[in-house]
Amino acid sequence: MNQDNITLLQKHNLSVTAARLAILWAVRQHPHSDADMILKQARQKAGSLSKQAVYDNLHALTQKGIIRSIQPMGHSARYEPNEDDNHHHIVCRSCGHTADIHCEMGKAPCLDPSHTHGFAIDEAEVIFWGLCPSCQTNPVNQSNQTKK
Amino acid sequence: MNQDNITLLQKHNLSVTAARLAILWAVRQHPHSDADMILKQARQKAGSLSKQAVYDNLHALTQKGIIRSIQPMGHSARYEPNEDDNHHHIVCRSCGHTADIHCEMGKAPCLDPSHTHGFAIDEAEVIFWGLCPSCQTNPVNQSNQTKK
DNA sequence: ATAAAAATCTGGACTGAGTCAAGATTATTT
DNA sequence: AAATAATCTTGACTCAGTCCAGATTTTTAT
Repeated sequence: MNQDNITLLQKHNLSVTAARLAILWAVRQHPHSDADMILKQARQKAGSLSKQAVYDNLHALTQKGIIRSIQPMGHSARYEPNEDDNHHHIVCRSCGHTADIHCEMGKAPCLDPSHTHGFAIDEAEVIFWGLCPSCQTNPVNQSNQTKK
Repeated sequence: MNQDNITLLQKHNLSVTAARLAILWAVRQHPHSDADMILKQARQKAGSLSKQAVYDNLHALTQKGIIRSIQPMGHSARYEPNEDDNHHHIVCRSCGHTADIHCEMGKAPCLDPSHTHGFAIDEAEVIFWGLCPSCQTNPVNQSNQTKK
């Protein structure tokens, strides 16, 4: 329901706009879609919507932890609701199709995932994110992310 | 030495060219550099070198497994020698600086990495790569990679 | 060693994802 | 209801990477 999204946005100190509701709806509708697909979907819900608004909101929602983004090598960024359930992703080398991989929590973290969706897996790519020593004390050189 | 690289290329059925030797050298010199930095480095070694040759060769070398590439969200692709030692990467959210994380093999795969280079880690991103069910039987829809 | 065939390289135009910026519109606060 | 703050629109722009066609270099066959 829409009321859920409204209170969700308010809880995070984000003003409630048609654009935001439509984008949230679109991300839930088709998880793993890219900005362009979200634009198209959300436009139908919202009537009109600019490319920029989509990017602005995807960033805002990501920053608040409401949605999550991944960017598989060679593809544009994909977005999904942030369920905080420690799942990972599997991406098809051939067509780029993306699915979720769930871990069995508590167990050794999943390089032998519990359900592969029929994919033939050949590589597990792991990237850790954080702050390097110099940026911990002096996070000046912001080149991305937390831009505003 | 150069002879090593020459035989390495021959072993993989790649013709030995000045461009390739210079690019290999550059990747070894500064692992985790992007195409543009490799272009600049390799140009110094090779005299002249086109952007396209860099991309062509980075792809060829990657395909043969001689080098490896990663593409952290929001950054251009980075290249490194493929040492086949099952290491992963850590990327600074603030400045993009990238370092290697080595696993202790045989142990539960490393979401608690052995040496963090002083990074403050806040997320482990895992992407599995492979072929989806439909592309296993019919890998027609090549949108990337093995383009030629 | 040499010619023919195959692979690679060059340069320049182009694509597509994403960003910038300034003015207009919409939400929120008072 | 007015003032302020946040968001949205439009359009130009950047940057990584690709496409293409002709020129050059490397390899293979003689």
